[in-house]
Amino acid sequence: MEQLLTQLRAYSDQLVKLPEHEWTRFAGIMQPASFNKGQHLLEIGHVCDHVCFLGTGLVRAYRIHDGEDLTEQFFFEGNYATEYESFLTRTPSTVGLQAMEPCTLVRFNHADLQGTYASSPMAERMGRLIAEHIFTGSSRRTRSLLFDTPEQRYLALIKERPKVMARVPQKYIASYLGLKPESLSRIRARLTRKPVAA
Amino acid sequence: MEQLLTQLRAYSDQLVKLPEHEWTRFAGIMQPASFNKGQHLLEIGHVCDHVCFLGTGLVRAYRIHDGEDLTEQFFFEGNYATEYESFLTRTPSTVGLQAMEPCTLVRFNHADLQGTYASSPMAERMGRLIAEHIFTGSSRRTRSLLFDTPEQRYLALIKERPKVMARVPQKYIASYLGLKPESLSRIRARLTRKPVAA
DNA sequence: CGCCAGGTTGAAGCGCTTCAACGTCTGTGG
DNA sequence: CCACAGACGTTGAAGCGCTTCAACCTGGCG
Repeated sequence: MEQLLTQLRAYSDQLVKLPEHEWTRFAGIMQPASFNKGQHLLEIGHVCDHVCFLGTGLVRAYRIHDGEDLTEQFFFEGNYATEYESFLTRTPSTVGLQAMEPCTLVRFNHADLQGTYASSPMAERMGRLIAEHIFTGSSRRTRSLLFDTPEQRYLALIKERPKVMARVPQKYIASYLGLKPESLSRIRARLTRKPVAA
Repeated sequence: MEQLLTQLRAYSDQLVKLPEHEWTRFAGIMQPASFNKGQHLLEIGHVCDHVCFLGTGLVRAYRIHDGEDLTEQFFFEGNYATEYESFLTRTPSTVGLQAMEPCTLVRFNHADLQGTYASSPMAERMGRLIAEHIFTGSSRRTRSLLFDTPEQRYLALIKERPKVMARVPQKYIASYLGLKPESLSRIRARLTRKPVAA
């Protein structure tokens, strides 16, 4: 828990240096939690009522589409993991959050967070910066899906998010890249035969 | 300009009811501007220094990819139009913003806006809500690109953004949907032959 | 009238998908 | 300790849809 607070403090300080009393208030609404591998942080159909900051572990966001389990995103330790859309709009999530490794984390529930926003201008700013940050991430993702080939996306993933390749089974990565597992396998085979051509 | 202020007020009030003095300050940093059809609000390679609220007109965001002009987004009157990523990160934009119709708008430049955030907690909140809002939009877009077929995306566009079909030449819509113009044409032909099957 | 951009249509090609079979590794139970 | 089931990844063959390249049509505009 000490460790976890330190991580979160480091993350937050990058965005906004909260005055000590605001940090204390912010820390006051944290709820520690932990999940075993395979457990759900959020079930599909529930309204996402928490934002989670991961101290350790790995979480995937997935949906069921035409009966298929498709992975939409991966969240690693040292980052926030949440279904932000459901959290913001207060509507049932079409996405589930599942621990792929044992996770330790702290959660902030929606009501507490809104209260903090209301009473702390710096927290409000932090919220804005986080929203802006995840927007730029989402925006890059959209761009990559529109303009890059699956092979380019795979190569970019290796370069930019090596942890994913290292810690996630391939079948989950495939749908994250917008592919079937067989296709990802073939792309990998193609690349090892002809390493860095082009 | 009266009209434009009213529109912006309506838009803003949906998010946050600014106290009168904060609204006045906010209004004070607005810079009216207008662009002819074809003119650029933002050139590729420049840092986006403004957020624009469109009173009238239509703007597209595009990029040049392998020598091809690809459209990434459309912005209509009554909404903000900007290259938010460049605006936020203060890095040169890989995207250009071009008026597709004559546009009247008000702009907020980056420094002024940061100043407003610093001095007005409600403005800060408005910034957060806007960032959250465009994130959920981007998130839905990503989802659609990952999980829907081009035909499904086209049908969704007709239903959810009919203005796009009504006012934008098809070739721009094609790249917005992640297609070549010929493919969009064929999808349309397919659908008119077999109207709403499935 | 004739040019040109935008849209449509045709034919061939390529890449991802589908369905299926096979290999490998791991964990479980005999 | 070995045997086997099951999950995961790989590989093969056939299919389909988008792309590519090209020709053609139409409507707008000088």
